[in-house]
Amino acid sequence: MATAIQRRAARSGEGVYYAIGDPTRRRLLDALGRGPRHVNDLARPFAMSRPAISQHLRILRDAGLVSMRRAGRERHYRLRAARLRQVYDWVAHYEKFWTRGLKALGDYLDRQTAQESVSKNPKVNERRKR
Amino acid sequence: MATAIQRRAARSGEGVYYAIGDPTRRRLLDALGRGPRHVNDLARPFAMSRPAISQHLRILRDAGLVSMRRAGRERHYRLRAARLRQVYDWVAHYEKFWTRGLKALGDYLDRQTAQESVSKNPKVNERRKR
DNA sequence: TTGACACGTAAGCACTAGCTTACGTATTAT
DNA sequence: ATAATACGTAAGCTAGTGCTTACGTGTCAA
Repeated sequence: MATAIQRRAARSGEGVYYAIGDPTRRRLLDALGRGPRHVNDLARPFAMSRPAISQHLRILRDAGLVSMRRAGRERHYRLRAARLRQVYDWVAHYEKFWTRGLKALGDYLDRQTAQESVSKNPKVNERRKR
Repeated sequence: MATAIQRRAARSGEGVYYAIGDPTRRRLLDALGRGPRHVNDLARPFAMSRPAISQHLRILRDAGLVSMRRAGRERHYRLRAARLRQVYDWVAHYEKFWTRGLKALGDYLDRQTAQESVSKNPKVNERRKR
């Protein structure tokens, strides 16, 4: 019933985290961080069709991360970084974990036991290997 | 060919952004921010099966955001916030856009023209509505 | 006015995400 | 020993993602 685009738009709210989850969209934001750009400008560095970029831009718009202004037949996109603030605020409250040395000791203490379990489960990987 | 889990693991690298893209996983990290927890503890507040939580934890482990230590029949998860630093660094360099007032003026100047285009395209929505 | 340009959207595709249930394994309790 | 606990993984499902090509609309250029 709903189109793909509507469903994507419906994710707004959660939208910012979703939007920055994609590397292409992060690169778009980075590009816009250096000033407003129009679509062809934005699309040029990507090994991807222009419509694909349009779709990414749509998602960024829905997330409120960029705004668009029509200028003749071009559309100028501009960064709206304010929405990134919620992400900043969220990660910032973890900052203490890498700046404060307090925690670091505890971290170190079980690093040797925990080490082998960070992202590897040899038994399983072995079995899956074939 | 590859299992779902291997495919997920393969996203590592990109992994941190992907991992924090899911609200459940962010809540898990928030919970772990208040100290190590074992799985049932972590799963309790969620309206979701425990295996689902295990899968989320697996993704967090693959992203290097948490570590796990076996303690008898329980598994203790601990936050590894260091990996969040790359996210922090990325968003932090947008901080100037909402703290510096310089840009704010320019933003304001085309806010009235841009406003209508932030996340709504009435013409299209109209058409899709039926 | 006709054509080229700069887009955005639609449709359709292969793949991925996130969930569930079913099940297996290691550890503790009885 | 047997049963219960605390997990992790597998399989399978639905819905969402991200891409492509095809096409439509509005604007500028000749």
